Amino acid sequence: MDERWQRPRGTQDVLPAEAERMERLRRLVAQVAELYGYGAIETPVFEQTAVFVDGVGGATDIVQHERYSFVDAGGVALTLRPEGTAAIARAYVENGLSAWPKPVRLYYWAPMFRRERPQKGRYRQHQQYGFELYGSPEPTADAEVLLVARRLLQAVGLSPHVLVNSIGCDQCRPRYREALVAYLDSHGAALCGDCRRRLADNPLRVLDCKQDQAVARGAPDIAAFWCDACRSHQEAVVALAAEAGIPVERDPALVRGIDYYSRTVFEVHDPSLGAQSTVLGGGRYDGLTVRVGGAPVPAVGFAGGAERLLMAAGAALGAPRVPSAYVAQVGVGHQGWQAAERLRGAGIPTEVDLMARSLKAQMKEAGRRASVVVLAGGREWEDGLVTVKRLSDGREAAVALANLAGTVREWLNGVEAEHAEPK
RNA sequence: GUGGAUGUAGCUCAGUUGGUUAGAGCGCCAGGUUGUGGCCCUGGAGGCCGGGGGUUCAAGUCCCCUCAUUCACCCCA
Repeated sequence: MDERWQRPRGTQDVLPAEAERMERLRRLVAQVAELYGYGAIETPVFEQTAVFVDGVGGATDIVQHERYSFVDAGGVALTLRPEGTAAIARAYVENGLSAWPKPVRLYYWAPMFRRERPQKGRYRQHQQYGFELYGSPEPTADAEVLLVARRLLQAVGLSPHVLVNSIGCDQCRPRYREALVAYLDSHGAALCGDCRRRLADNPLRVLDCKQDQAVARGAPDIAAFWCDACRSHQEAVVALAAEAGIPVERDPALVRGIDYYSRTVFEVHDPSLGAQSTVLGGGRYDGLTVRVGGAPVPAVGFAGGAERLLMAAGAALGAPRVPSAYVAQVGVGHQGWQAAERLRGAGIPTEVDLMARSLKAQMKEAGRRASVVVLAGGREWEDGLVTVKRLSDGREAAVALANLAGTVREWLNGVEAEHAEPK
């Protein structure tokens, strides 16, 4: 195959069966959003580059190595959205949502772009859904988004196990950072190359390095450095979640690679996803609106990857076949083509032969994609009749054209009932 | 960005120590007579063997490069 016509690396063509599952997930996200009072928000696929550099953080991998950036013909620096939260914070500020009655609940479903090395569950373009809760500093807000996440995961058959941590606030995090760097410096020789680099720009990340487990285990725990406010916040979030029946576990090594987080961070993993096991992740980001030019507003939220959730969901969200009709043309003519449109007019999903195939071939086709076949044309048509046949049991009857839709609907309902019967 | 594995028909895969016209199953199309699917039988279409270069009398088989997929690192959804 000529490589010019291959899709770009890390992108996907989603064919009807999978697109149907994706659409079901999308509707499910919308239902959950509605249940908790979250309103849909849409923002542009690209933003001015500064929104992400300042919002997400200039030292993060997302902006340093993974950006799809370009300068347009007018000389404006633009970037394809790599994640949702920063762009929504920009929209929150720009549209004056800070004047809305608090809290403001928003959700989105949108494609994201990151130039990473693709592997299972990691794509250069992928769909993310996300929930953002603005205006409340209370632990109940953190806990509410956990409830939303749990509801969503349970709906696709997963039982979430939530890892949480608090990375502190502007008051207490610097003290911890200092202590951590001091500790790591003293073990500098034992650190891997990646971690030496991290030491400078994001020392907290050394904690979840896979190679330096020993060093990381001996590191000071941030819990010992939390200020009173951060401590009681974290404890309240964990208690509220546990009270709601959500299995939560504190992971002292959990730190997320985006700069805007404060206090609460959390992740949900699923072992079926392999190395890219994060099915959803989020936390609190009280300082984000300031980063994108607004007044401070407390906020919490999370985002998840649709492709990953679909993978983890396995057979759930599979598309049961909608019972439909197929009209076969008997002999020459367009009677079948006309009868089909009559059925569709009555709201019955109907296909008809467009290949001028033999009746036998049409029947075979019908067997593949429909539950009821209508034979139109020939001698019966002269008498105003068509034959209706149900494929599951071979039941067959000649009916007047005027009664066609009614009969087909009735027989299709019979099919549905059969499928619904537990065996 | 780093390392390993893998690219043969639409799909899943065979292809001997390099050797003539590259195979199977499934799927697809047609037929097994006249207006009836599934099962069965027969036939058919469909492959620059991912792409490029090299070694050789001869390359799907060996070597190099490249593209893609995949697993892991990294990072994250």
